[in-house]
Amino acid sequence: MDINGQAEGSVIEERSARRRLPPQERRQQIIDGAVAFFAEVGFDGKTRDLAKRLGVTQSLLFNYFATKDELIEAVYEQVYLNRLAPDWPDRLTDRSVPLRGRLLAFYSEYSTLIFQYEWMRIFMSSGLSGAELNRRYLKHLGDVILRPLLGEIEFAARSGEIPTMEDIWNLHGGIVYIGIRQHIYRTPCPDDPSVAITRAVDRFLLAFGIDEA
Amino acid sequence: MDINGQAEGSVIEERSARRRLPPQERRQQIIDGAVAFFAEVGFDGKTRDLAKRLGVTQSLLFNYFATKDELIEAVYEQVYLNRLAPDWPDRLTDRSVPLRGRLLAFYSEYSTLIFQYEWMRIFMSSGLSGAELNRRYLKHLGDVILRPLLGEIEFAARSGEIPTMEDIWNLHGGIVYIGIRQHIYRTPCPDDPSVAITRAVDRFLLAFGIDEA
DNA sequence: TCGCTTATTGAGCATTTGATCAATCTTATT
DNA sequence: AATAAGATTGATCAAATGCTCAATAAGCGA
Repeated sequence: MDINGQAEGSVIEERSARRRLPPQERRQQIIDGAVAFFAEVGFDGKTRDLAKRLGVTQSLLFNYFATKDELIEAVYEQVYLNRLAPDWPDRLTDRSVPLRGRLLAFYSEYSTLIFQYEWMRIFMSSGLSGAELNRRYLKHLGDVILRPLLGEIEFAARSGEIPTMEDIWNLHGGIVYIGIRQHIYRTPCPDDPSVAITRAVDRFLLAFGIDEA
Repeated sequence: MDINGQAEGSVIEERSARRRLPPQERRQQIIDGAVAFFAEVGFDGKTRDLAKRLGVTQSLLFNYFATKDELIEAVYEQVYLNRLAPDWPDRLTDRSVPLRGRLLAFYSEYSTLIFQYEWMRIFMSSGLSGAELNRRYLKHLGDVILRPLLGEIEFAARSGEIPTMEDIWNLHGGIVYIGIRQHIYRTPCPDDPSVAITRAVDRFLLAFGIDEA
């Protein structure tokens, strides 16, 4: 968001005026810049380009991160942090609320969280390069969100169809694919994915005889 | 498949025996190797590593491709070529066959075509790096497969729901996501995706009152 | 078997790139 | 205003990397 104060004192502050920041602050600034940078160009982006974008020397980066890999690790942490709200498992299994409402609320919040340029692209890049954090995230998602969701669908099901984990992944994948089209493939997409999501959820529930619409 | 003849005459042919191939053949061998190589490590893979894997000098690559980018273009062509069978549009709109059968036949063939390591990873890599070929492919897919499919669903629909293009993309995305989990994220997946696909298609048809199951 | 064409090699060039470190300059403190 | 601490820089290194080219030798025809 804020790459630099940019204007402080004089209206036109000659750029590249050496600016001294508290280490913690500078570190965070570098991480934020690195997230945006690597999201855009991939993890093979050059440290010199990142430094230039930050308005800082390349050597400065190595004062805060011993190696480029260490910086990338920090980027991972920053991006993966808090991507799964801890209260979702509870809210998804709160049977005092209709299942459809729970599902729509979850995917409404989740999609605004993940349908973002930085997340989508860094998640995909790290997945491609085999980052362990990626599989950990997906396992976690499966364990604390999708598996309980399967239980809820089973519980609410009125038709003979018994849902499977693959069915849940299919629902999830169909929704996530919107974000992939938008930020990875950069293909024309609806500005507001919520109607597509709602319809997907309703189709899914209908198949198991759950129609609260 | 065949990196080298490997055994010809003597049982143990000392490797790195200089082997002279017809240019066309060598070129194809390089392309095939490059597809596998770049699929695995991404397009920032080094030409020296690729050459080593081919059992050939790095400089040889530049006798067949002026630049690395040109080699990558050849990889694109090789991978994207014939990924969409030209008879699918016709078969998908052949109303003498039940829609469900057409859909299942299409996704059965299509999934075996695209749920492959090389395709999935190169398609995703090229998408991330903004390759034009990627968007072209998706536009083509939308135009010649998914759009006609929308027409077929509309025609067969028995419920009040009117399908939209986004609904079709959702069906498609949910299915493709299986391949993404398998080859990009390397997450546990069903060996045979056909049951998941069948169930997804059936849920979709059911939502529009099309149940021929 | 000899000779010729040309596929292939190996050495090497110019940049790029991650990483280092002593010198410099900003800023808080006195 | 003077001082000290340490954040930041600029020059630089070594390795990696895309690419070139003269030299080499594999395989075909005579």
